[in-house]
Amino acid sequence: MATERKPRTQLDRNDWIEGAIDVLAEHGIAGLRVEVLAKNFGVTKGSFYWHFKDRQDLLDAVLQLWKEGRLRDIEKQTTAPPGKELQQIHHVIDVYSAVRNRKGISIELAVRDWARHDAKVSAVVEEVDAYRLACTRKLFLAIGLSADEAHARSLLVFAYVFGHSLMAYDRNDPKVPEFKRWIAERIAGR
Amino acid sequence: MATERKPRTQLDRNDWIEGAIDVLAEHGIAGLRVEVLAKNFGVTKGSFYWHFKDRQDLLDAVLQLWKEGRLRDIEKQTTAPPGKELQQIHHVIDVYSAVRNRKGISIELAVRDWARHDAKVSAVVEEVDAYRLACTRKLFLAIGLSADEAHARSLLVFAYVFGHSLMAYDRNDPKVPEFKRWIAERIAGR
DNA sequence: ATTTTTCCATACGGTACCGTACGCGCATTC
DNA sequence: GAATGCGCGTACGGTACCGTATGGAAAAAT
Repeated sequence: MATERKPRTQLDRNDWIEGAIDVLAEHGIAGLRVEVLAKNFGVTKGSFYWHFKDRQDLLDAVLQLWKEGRLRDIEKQTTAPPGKELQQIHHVIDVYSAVRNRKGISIELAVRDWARHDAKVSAVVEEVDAYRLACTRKLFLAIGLSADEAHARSLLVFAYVFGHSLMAYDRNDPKVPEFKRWIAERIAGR
Repeated sequence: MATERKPRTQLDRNDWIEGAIDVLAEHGIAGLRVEVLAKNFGVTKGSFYWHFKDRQDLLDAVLQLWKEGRLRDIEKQTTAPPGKELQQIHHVIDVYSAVRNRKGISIELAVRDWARHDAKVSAVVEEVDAYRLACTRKLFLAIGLSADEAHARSLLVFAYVFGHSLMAYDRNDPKVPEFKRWIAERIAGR
């Protein structure tokens, strides 16, 4: 239902992993069960255990794919032509806290919750965060800030965007865009 | 092990709820199972089902207790004598993002993750957040900011503190306190 | 000193999973 | 066109839960 797919004649390992990420986004790591996932695909777990050694094998693959995707994405989101760095920072803030990015945010939160109960996942999240911070620092440095200030601002950028997706407030308030602009200016401005 | 308690002769409803919150903080809502909880207390679930109708009954009670505690806490953390409001804002930022508050942060994150899969929980979190924002807004208004700016800054305060607890960065960096001070100043200053 | 109530243990049936063993159709290869 | 391996179905045993039924000991009430 939730993750309908074209009735492919065959399923490969990658199909399973991508389907798993969908389930992860919707139901969290605890809801990611092989029998449930198989039912989503319209097959039995007999198929699953042909492609994967066990559930952990799938989880490892999911984590690996997530990590690679995040590293590639942050690389893309933080490359800016000289002179456009400040603009790019605003773009990063906007993208990561955007409402239209619902699924991406769900995955992000699900992985972070997963990390709280699994050291291996926690290490990967730490690695991804470190890279995100490093990339963002470069942008702040490029617009002429000191190393310390670039460091602090990068922390604030991601603490804000992740925290924002955690907050439950009135998203229908017509002034929300205005608030977001004010905050972004406060984080990146001057 | 994790939640050892004095071998009380009797357990009442409240003991179960508080024990449940401990388990919730450590293992999340998915790990909050009645048989596990009973084992933590050194009793069987026969006891549990005397005090509670079913698992949902416990979850409802946990949510209720959490809500009341949070409302009381934010009330306490945002009352300041006239002239001390700015100082109080810094105190709020400090308290909610503090390392020493590990358990409180764990509960906060666990409840928020819980809310992502349960509308009833989501509504309560929304209510608590609204109250937190309202209380913090008062502080910003008291130091002479406009209504809109007080609104935006309150959002930034909580987005930051919750996002901060979600970030995985080098917490051993000796400069972290300096960064946190810089960020707090950026959020509340001027 | 009974009776009643309180609190918990034991035992059970049911469900939703995990992982394995094995079988079977189908496409590819020879 | 027989043999081989791939992709999946079926069936099973095992575990960890949930919730119920029932009994029993100890405390409280009478």
